[in-house]
This record gives sequence, C-alpha cells and structure tokens, in this order.
Amino acid sequence: MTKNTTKAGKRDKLVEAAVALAYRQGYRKTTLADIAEESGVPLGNVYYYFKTKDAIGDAILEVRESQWAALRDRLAALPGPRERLTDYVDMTIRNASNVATYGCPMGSLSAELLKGGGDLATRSNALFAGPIDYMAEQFRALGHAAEAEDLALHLQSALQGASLMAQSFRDPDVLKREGDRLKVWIAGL
Amino acid sequence: MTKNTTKAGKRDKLVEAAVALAYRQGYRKTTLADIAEESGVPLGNVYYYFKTKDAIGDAILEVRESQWAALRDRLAALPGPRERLTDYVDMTIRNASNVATYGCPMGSLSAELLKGGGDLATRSNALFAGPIDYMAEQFRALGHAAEAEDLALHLQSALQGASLMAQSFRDPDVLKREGDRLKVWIAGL
DNA sequence: GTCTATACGGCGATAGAC
DNA sequence: GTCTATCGCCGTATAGAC
Repeated sequence: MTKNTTKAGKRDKLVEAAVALAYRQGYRKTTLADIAEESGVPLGNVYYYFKTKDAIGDAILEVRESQWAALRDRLAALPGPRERLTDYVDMTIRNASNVATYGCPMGSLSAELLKGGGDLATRSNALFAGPIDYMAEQFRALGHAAEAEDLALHLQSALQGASLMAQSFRDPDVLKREGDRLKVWIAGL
Repeated sequence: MTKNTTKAGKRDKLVEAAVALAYRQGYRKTTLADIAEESGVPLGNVYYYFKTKDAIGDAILEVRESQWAALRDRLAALPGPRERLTDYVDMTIRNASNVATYGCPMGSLSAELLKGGGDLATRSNALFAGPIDYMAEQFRALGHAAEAEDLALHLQSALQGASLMAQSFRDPDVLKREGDRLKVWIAGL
C-alpha cells in the first residue's frame, strides 16, 4: 500500500505536468524532458512509469475523461435537465479566459490528436462521446426524445466552435456571447 | 519573365505539397523531407525558396487566404446576401467527406498554429477574419446591421464546431445535419 | 539555380550503476 | 525503484561543388 501510494505519487505528478503542458503548448510539442522538468522527476525515471510517450498521451486522455466524470456527477446534483444543460454551458463560460488563451481543454486536444493519427486519434473521440450522450439524456428528459442526439450534438458543436473562435481572436467575450445565445436556446426548448 | 516563371513553378510545387501534407497530417508533423519528396524537389533545394520551415507555414496561410478570396469572388456573383450565406454553408457541406477525415482546412490549421505559438499563431486569425467580415456584410444587407458581426461570428463558429464534431466521429453526416440547421436559420432571418 | 553531402541539435528511448 | 549517461535517429539547416 505504501509502495503503491509512492508510485502513484510520482506517476500523478508526471501526468499532471503532462496534462498542463499539453494544454498550454500542445501534446506533440511537449517533450519528455519538459514533462520531467515540470514535475521534478529525472528524465530517465519517466520510463519506469510510461514505456512510451504515447502511453503518456493515453494518461492525458484518461485525466480529461475523469474530469468529465467529475463534472457529470456535479451536474447530476442539479434539480432538473434544463439546469444541467445550462450549467454545462456556464462551466465553459466560466473558463472563457483559459479557453481564449489555450483553447478548449477537450477540443484542442481532440483536434491535435485527430491530426496526429495512430491510436490516440482513434481514442480521442471518447472525449466528446461522454458529454454528448449525457446531454442527449437531458434533452430526452425535456421531452425531445426523437431529436435528443441531434440537440446534444448541436450543443457540443456550438461550444467547440465558439471556443475555437474565442481562441483565434484571443477574446473570451466571443465565447460568452455564444454561450449566452445557447442558454437562450435551451431556455426556449 | 522566363526566370520568374520557372522559379514560381518549383515554388508553387513546394507550396502545393506543403498545403496538402499539412492538411492531411498536420503542419508540425510534416517535415521538409516530406515536402521535398511529395513535390519532387531535392531537399537541399527547398532552402533556395524558403529560408525556414516557418516561411513555408506562411506560404500555406497565404494559399488558404487566397482560396477564400476566390470563394468570395464566386459568392459575389450570386444574386443576394441570403444566397451568399446559404452557399457558404453549402460549400462546407459539399466538402464534408474531406472534413470528416482531415478536419476543416481553415479550422484545423488555425487550431494547430494557435497552439504552436510564435508568429504563425498570431497570423492565423486572418483565416477567420476574412470570411467573418464578409458574412457580416451580408447580414447587414439583410437588415441586421446592429447584430451583423455577432451573426457572422455565430455562423463561422457553428461551421467550425460542426467540422470538429464530424472529424471526431469521422462522420460527414454530422456536418450535413448542422449545415442544414444553419440554412434553416439563415432562411428565417 | 540546382543538388549532394553533411553538420548540428534535439528527442525518444535504453543501459546499467546504485 | 531511482537516476546518470548516452545511444541512435530524425529534423532543420548549411556548405559547397556543379
């Protein structure tokens, strides 16, 4: 148990550094030396925890997925589906400043991995699949069973587009405006 | 003149290859050797036309901008603003198959360069500025002067989000559905 | 202007002492 | 489990003959 805790401690530091650096400068640009330095772990020791760089990419995806799981649990505590949908939008708006600088944590990672090809590209669609499935559930609860999947896709799509525009123009307000539009849309459904 | 034509011939081949490769596999992943091979130009000779790799990135941006200029001229030939807006959406839909595989030619490039940092990141927002300005003009002509910029941003944003979703799920139909939604929206304005 | 050969640095990955 | 040293490759860029 002590051994596992220690091991998880260093591994976690590495993953945390990898997530942060990949978000700020991109996965491909981030070197193992960067990750080692940021996490205070000697370069050679990284390979005890991860056999390849792609294994770190996998761990990054896991973190992003677990972050969604945590958010989903928080949304579940809200009174109804409309509140959950609205809060999902609000969460993105609250993060607008980061998004305008580095892009959407899910979207920018997904876009990069998709271009990279390989196993990580294939796995990356799980990032959107989770939220979309959950949002479709909420639309169903709102009585839009037939078009629930479409509505959920539209919501995620709109947030991604707005995030890219906000990043491109380096203007958080762009994301806020599109977010407000989405909240009006949700309120009217 | 002959000299210029010859020079432009090889330069054009290099740029064409660079645009295609950067679209298919990403700018960063594309090496000068890749570009040299694809265009049939020896590696060492590339540096006669481009001092650095970033200079090629610049040329790629120029190509994308000139492609927008060509599209804008074609849209100008249409009878009215509503037709221009609708056709812009249709153009993306027509390219759905490529978008689902490689992403939006503008969006995926923009996203990658934005993460890369440096001069190319700064320059990349020109990709969206052109279309958005033009679309805002069309919305103004439709009598939405006050919110024209907002509407144009929304249109571009929606297309970008839909493109990313289509790429992520490798499904052109996703883009078609969101495109249809946008066309209905335009028709109702 | 063109092309071959190569320098130079950086990155992923490994060896092996401790 | 940890860490230093280093290998081997690849990518950008340059030298210099033609």
